[in-house]
Amino acid sequence: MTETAAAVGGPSALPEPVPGEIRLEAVLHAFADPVRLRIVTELAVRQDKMTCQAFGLPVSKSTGTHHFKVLREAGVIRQFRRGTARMSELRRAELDELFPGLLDGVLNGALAQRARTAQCSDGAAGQQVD
Amino acid sequence: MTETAAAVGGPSALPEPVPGEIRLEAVLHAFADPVRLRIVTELAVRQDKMTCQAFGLPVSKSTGTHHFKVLREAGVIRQFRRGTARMSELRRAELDELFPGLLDGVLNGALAQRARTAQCSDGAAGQQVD
DNA sequence: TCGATAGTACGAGAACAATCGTAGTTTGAC
DNA sequence: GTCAAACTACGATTGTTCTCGTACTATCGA
Repeated sequence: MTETAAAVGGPSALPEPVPGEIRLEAVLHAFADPVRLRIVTELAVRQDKMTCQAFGLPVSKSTGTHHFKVLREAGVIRQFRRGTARMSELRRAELDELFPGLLDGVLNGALAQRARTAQCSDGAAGQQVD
Repeated sequence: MTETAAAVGGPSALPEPVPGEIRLEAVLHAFADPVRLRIVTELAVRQDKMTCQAFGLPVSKSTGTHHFKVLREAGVIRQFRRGTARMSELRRAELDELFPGLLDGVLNGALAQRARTAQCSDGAAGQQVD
């Protein structure tokens, strides 16, 4: 509430909450959408920054922008510009510090659910589930 | 998808999803509301069933009913009648089995946030924060 | 400078969610 | 049977969120 954290993380970084401003409810809400959960799990398994379009999301560009913004404003990801692209990365360290075990719990849960779904409706090709 | 789980858990139990129907997104969405998060943390710390009004929620009765229903339909709690009261309990075992570490992560996160908030705006009495 | 690429801003529509009040149901006690 | 207690169901309202398309901006390469 005291600082709105405009320019954290460097010159080309987008506005994001400082750790003290990150609210659990907002983080959980950010996780609760299928598109955003997919973004988060993807970022976690790759353990690296990614451009927005590298996710191949099943929504329009502007809807994608919206979801990245929700994640960023909740404090889940950090975004900054690199050339013409917008890079996103998980704020893993901050989240782990604020809410120990939360991110791992969600990620494990997502992977477990994915595994169950794949196993259930299996049969053939490598589907992308969820 | 195959069974809708109408009468699971006994004769006076209310409809709830069977474990296979519980979706991570729905669970996270259920956690993402302050009122519901409070219900869940309360159930977890008491480690026992509770009546609806024992929570002392800051909303009307009908709104309370709504939130309990969201939690129940997401698979987070189980409800059954006892006399004129409605008892609620956490489906901890099922959740832990489906999403290992998720519930603990959320609960620890909630307690951590509560502790930070209390510490921040401290001063005197035992406030209930959040 | 021009064009392509990658993304944002804005406005709008539809769907969903939180809240309430009122009325109804169910149960236990008398 | 009657009454109170504890909830639920329903409808209305208000606000939020998801989605899109179109138009715009910023960066890079030729």
